[in-house]
Amino acid sequence: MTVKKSKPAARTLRADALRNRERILAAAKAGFTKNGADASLDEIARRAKVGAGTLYRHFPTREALLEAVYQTEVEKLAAVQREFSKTMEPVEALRAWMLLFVDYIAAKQIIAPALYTLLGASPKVFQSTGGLVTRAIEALVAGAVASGEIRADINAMDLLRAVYGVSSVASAPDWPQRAKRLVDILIHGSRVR
Amino acid sequence: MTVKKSKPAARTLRADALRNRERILAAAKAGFTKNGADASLDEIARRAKVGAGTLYRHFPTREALLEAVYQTEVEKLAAVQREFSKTMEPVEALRAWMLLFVDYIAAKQIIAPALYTLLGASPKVFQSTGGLVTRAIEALVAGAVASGEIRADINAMDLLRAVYGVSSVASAPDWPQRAKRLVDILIHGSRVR
DNA sequence: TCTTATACGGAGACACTCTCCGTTTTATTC
DNA sequence: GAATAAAACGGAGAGTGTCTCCGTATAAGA
Repeated sequence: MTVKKSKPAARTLRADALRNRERILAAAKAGFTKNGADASLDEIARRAKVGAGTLYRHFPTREALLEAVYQTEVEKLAAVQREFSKTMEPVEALRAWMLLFVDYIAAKQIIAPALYTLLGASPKVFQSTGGLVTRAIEALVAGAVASGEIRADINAMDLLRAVYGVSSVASAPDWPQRAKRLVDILIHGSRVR
Repeated sequence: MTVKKSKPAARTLRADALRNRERILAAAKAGFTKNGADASLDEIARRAKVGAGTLYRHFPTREALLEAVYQTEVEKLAAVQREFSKTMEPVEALRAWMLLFVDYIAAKQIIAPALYTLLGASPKVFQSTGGLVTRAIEALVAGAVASGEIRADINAMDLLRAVYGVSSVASAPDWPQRAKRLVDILIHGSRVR
């Protein structure tokens, strides 16, 4: 038997591999932005001047790629949650963060399908990037519940899914306003009677 | 120049065409139920013992087929709305119908992607079947607003989109309860302060 | 029965996903 | 600055799906 290093976990990529990874991410961002979350992966590989095999080796599934592309955006959302939780009243923090969530979707319409995946079923996806969003909204709701201002029986993710539902399917140009109004409705409806 | 009959509008289908249409619809319902809204159309044609061309002639797009398959379901929802509006208090009618909406999605999970389309952007789809759902929820909201019990600035479709957001993405087995709780939150949040 | 408008079917062009494996490039060792 | 092994690349190709085109079949009407 050969001796193995324990925990090879995050191996360092070779220089060319790293280069390609970046190029793929750039091409993917452009591709998703232009053609939505179901843009052709081969096309993205082509634009990145990389073989299809290379793309799939780096990102085995479409979700993995989508996730990598929007990881930074999602990380920002998570960071802001920590900020808000420290500096604001619980309910206001929740409201403010949800409004920000709308803005993020507005700014990057493409993030919507990605978040759809994150909010959705797949447990694997949930673990990594998705976990950040989950933890953010859950921390906010937990805080607001603890303060006694909102009902204890509300499911944090459901609030987000509701907002997402309005934002992503949205057709009319005034959807951000409508989404924000919905946030108000949700917050108000969530208050202890 | 040849003389044309004016308004050939809804031509009567030939007997075999009608037969095939029914078979396609049956196969499509089975297919969508089993494999979701992105089931293979060629596969459906095969199951219906019909050429691909025939399927596409009857239903030029996937949406058209989806719409035709769930038209009856949607019609039921519309009928119930009229019923509720006559026999119940405005706000209760709205609440009851939304709860029923959740049940419909629960019963026919496949309807979810279809409704997603109906609630979504495409104006064409909006006109036909989609219009029924739209009109139903809008009538209910209008009634409740007129009675002075809920805010005038809420968008009817948004309520539905919110519920849909929770219902469709739902992973956990308790999603119907959660969806219904959300209906309560939405109704309560929509009340005049 | 004959005619013709209507409808059918499935081969085939094109697109997309994903894998496999021979070739190339990088890092390391001497 | 070779030589060597490990790592990574690329793209052909198999599998699957979408949608169209047009020669063939069939229903409806005279």
